[in-house]
Amino acid sequence: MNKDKSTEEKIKDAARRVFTQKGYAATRTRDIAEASGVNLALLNYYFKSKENLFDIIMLENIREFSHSVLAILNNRDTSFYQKIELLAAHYIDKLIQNPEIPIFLLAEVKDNPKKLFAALDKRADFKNSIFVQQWLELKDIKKTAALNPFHIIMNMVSMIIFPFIANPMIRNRTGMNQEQFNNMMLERKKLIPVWITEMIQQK
Amino acid sequence: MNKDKSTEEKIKDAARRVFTQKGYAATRTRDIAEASGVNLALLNYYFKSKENLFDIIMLENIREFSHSVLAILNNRDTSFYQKIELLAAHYIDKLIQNPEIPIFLLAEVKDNPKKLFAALDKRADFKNSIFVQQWLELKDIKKTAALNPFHIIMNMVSMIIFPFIANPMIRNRTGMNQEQFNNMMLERKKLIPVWITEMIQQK
DNA sequence: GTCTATATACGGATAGAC
DNA sequence: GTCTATCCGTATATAGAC
Repeated sequence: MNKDKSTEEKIKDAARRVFTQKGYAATRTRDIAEASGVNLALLNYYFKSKENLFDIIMLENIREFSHSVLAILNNRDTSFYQKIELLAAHYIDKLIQNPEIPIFLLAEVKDNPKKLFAALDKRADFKNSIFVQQWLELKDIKKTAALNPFHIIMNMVSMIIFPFIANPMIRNRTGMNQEQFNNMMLERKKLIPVWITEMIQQK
Repeated sequence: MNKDKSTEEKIKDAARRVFTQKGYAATRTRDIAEASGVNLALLNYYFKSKENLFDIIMLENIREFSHSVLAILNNRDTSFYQKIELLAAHYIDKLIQNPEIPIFLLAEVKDNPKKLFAALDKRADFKNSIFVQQWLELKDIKKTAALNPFHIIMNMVSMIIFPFIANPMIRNRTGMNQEQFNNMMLERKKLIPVWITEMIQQK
């Protein structure tokens, strides 16, 4: 399986894992070489430098992330409320598989936002998404400051992603094990859309 | 002002700033020496090693954090709903002052949760807090799964902290500047308690 | 306690053989 | 394309003078 991958792919796969786990600064090119089973010199042969390899990985991460949000936010075939359910379900499932992505991504983006976002799809601007369009067409929304759709998106994203970022601290404080944590997140797959819906509906 | 601080304090202050901003691995002891205006050799004289200095800083960070939550959660003189308002207001104000703390703390904790939490106050267990006690005494709570107070705390903490962690990404995607971001968070000081209250109240 | 100078190790990168 | 050997800058840590 891994055997017939090109050397270049093997390096990228290992780099993705190691960078994600340890962050850029703490990762040694030697770690990546070992993890990929490839000779150290080949990293520079294929990718020129550690930084360049990192940039490639990060760009893919960000593109993939952005792309999958857009696919949901800009789907004309789903309703506003369906989108909320889809976002919660999709991301929680994804994050249970790859729990280290958010903290890695956000920590590294902090150091160099410009470089990393430079190549990002302009359409990723959520203000022009179908989701926001549908929001504006909704009849049952509140007439309070909470009406700002930005807050609602912010709340949803926060409630989905933050627990994964705080996972080690949560587990330490509550004594949960990883399985219990995941079950808690699966519970939230159903709860978050309910909470969000309550926030926006007129009463 | 800074002049009459002891050399040891000057180093710690600078270390706190530099570590918080760059993370452990990316921080060079030279950076701390420069930032504190202290000779490089003195770092090892006072703190033995970079790692030891880091551990001291982190422990203080975690203790301080834990202590300030507890002070609110375990106050007998405030009601349940007041605590929610106090938590939101207190943390948002604090995070506007020190926006880099959460991502730094969570990123580093991830690498070594055991060491860092070892010395933490056992009472920090929120399950035994007055806050949860007051929750259980509430009459107007929902009879749904959302009743689990853990989810409610999780939501509140998420909605407060996550925006700061995602700040660079949010600003990049929305075009907000830092002042607009802070105003948005000040808005949330009032909104979050409202949202949380709605989540838990029987309808 | 504070400094200069330096030992020592590590990590990224490359030269050059195969 | 892949390997071994190595260069070289950099970073932590310490020795030793003041």
